[in-house]
Amino acid sequence: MTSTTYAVLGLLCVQPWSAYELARQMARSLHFMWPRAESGIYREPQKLIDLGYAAAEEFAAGPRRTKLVYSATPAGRQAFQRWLAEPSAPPQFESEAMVKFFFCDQGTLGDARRALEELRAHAETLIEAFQQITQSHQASSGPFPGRQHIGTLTGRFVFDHATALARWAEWAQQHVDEWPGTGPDAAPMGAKVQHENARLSGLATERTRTDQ
Amino acid sequence: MTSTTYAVLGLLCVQPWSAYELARQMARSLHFMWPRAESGIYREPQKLIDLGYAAAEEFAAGPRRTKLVYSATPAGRQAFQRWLAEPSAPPQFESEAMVKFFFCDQGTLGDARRALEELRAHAETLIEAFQQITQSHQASSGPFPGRQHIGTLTGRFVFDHATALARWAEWAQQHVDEWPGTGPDAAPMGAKVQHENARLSGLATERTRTDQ
DNA sequence: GGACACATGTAACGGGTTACATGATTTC
DNA sequence: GAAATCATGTAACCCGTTACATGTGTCC
Repeated sequence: MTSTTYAVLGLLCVQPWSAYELARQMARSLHFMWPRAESGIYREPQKLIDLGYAAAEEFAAGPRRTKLVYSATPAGRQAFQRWLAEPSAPPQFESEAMVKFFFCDQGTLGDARRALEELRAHAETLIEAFQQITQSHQASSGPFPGRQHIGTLTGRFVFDHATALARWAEWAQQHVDEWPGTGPDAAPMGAKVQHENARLSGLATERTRTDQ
Repeated sequence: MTSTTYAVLGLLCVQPWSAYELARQMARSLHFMWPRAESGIYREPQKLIDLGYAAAEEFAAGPRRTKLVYSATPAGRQAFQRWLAEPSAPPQFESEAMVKFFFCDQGTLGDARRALEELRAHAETLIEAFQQITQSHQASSGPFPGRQHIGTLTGRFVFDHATALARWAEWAQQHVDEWPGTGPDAAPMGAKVQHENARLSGLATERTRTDQ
């Protein structure tokens, strides 16, 4: 049982879904906190059935094709509730563009700007996804009215996270615009931000006062 | 060549390192934007050598053990610069605790609170890591004075990201504290936040004005 | 001189991705 | 009726992880 399997089981605890619907739903909602390729989702329900955590019902999907609709069994619901009480792994963030910016002194100012611009654009895409979903829920009150209180909070998380990303990228761009280059020549320009960081890191202000 | 391999190559473009030092440095700095297990780093330099992007020099590390110190070749630097100019994959965020909160209507109020509390604690840990590094750089001006301007900006990103996380968790906790339970009973409590979200998503204010 | 943390890897397993394949439905 | 899109998967590969193994300084 991986966390991905539990995520699918969680969806099945809400209502029955076909594999395709599960994949879509993962992409639509959980993708922002648990990004996985859609095609990989198709294998999860089978694992759940093997464990007795899900059951499948067969439906016709055209003359030559069947579709399996999965639902959680009582044992599955129990297992999922146990999982909810377990401790979680720390959150992780990964961004290729940030890595490129981290090494931008190996490249040109254009490379640095491009990395930040790309990051900003990606954040903007996230914000648009949030807007899209929020507006559709606004219109129809959403597919799961009984889960509205959760969706609004997690939705806000997506917005906050994306906004923080976009804001940082813009802020960083402003600083890069004042660099003479990407290399050590620009290092002195870091002093001001370093001072701000020291303030944010708390102790520093105390330090300088005590040191004097 | 994966992005991880390029990240290691990036470090080698800054200066030569042994595999252990590479692993430590990845954990210390890049982990916040490209989290990878330390043990996996040991295999990357070999790949770089096979490609002609790195060279190794052997040193003695005790009577019965040798240590290889890797450095980037000119070809490696060229390849890295080409990579810097390539487009990047979108950023990804993943958090088991958020998934648990997303499905919290399947569990108890305690489960929901615990998930948020855990997320907040993880964010706090991130902030402490930022403080640790900032303060050590404040004391010694850092291991790479010529890269200070970059480190301060990426450091700030870690802080911003972690702060957004912690703030959201606290905010969500306040809302959960007012829920009568995790299930549909609490759904009406989502109305206020939904309205706020609609405002954040832009169009909604126009909409209501037009509708009236 | 035993315990413990630091340093340096390797082997194996498995989760996840990319790529592919094929049927059904809609659109023009 | 051709093309494009939606729906439903499967197979294979590979990156990354967990677990292990061993050597080396250090602390008491």
